[in-house]
Amino acid sequence: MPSKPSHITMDAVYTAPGYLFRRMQQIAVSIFVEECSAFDLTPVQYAALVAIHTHPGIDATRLSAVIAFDRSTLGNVIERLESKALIERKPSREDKRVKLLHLTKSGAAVLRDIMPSVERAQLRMLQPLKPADRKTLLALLTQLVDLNNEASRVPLRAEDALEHLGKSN
Amino acid sequence: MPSKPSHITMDAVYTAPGYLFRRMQQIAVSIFVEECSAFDLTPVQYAALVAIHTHPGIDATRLSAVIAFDRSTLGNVIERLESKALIERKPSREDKRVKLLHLTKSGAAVLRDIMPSVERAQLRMLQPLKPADRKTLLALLTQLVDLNNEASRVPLRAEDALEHLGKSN
DNA sequence: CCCATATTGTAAGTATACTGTCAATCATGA
DNA sequence: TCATGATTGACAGTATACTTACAATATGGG
Repeated sequence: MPSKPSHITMDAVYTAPGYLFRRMQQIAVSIFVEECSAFDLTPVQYAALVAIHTHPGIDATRLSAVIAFDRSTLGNVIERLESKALIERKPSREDKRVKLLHLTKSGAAVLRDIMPSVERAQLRMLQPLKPADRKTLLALLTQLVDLNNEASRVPLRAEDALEHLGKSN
Repeated sequence: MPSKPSHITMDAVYTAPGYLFRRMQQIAVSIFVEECSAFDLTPVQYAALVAIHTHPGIDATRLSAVIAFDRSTLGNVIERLESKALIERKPSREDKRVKLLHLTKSGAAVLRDIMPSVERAQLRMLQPLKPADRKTLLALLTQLVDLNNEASRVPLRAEDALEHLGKSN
């Protein structure tokens, strides 16, 4: 319970949940990029591809709610995916502000082919733990992320994804 | 066990450890920044301050090993801390390549004053879980980060911090 | 119908987080 | 000692991740 700098040790950092989350995120990205190096896709780009595949014709704002990425961040991600010809952006006829997102044939192919590598990466992240501990960690993390949803600047709004279906294209 | 895009659902993202780690990291940063807004310090800058306080006269390369931040990233962090007059950079007399890092009086004061806010932030991150679950999660995370240390691009090398003491200043 | 308000995409600015590369410097072995 | 290789800090380039601001467009109430 250090309260003066004179008493601070590195444990004040090493044992802090925030530090462990940051460290684990670094490690997870590193493993993902390594396993998926053949596809030149980052974790964020992969998640965006999955969401666009699952919700064809979604717009950028709704996409940001579905994967909980910041709208501004997502703009750049979409640009890169478009420049790699993995997705297409078409203006909506109903709302001139909106651009609808679709996978290209190439994008769908990449998504199909990358899956085994992604699975391998996800397994590797938890590999060092005993199987029972992996389940425990995942369960607690899922619970914590869900309960802390509103604490983040960009809360996950999975249900937002369905709205564009009602209004159709 | 989806292997074709046609079978992919958003759960392929939501239940992946990598996604949960990213999400939790987003949330943790958000909570930290909110609790510590009065001090205008990011989590990374806080960790650097603690490490420089704990290892006065450390150089940037060793600092990067002690907090597991990339050397290039750390260069910018150090610049910002210096421009806020929280740390000082002095050339070493023994090795003309090296610049030694020290807290300023102002830096030490900020570090002392921010501690309660940091503690609050760390508590808030785990708040939604039952106390027993918090302990379990922290224990598993600590274990996993440690066992995956070498998988990250910038492994933690806590012991590196001691080297500069032997060679003194 | 028109005005206030909200939404959408975009852009600029800051801060991590990594990849390279480079020059200056240091340390070592032949 | 001197040439080789390693280390240090700096820089450029890419990719998240956030902030605020803004113009174009939509929507709703009066």
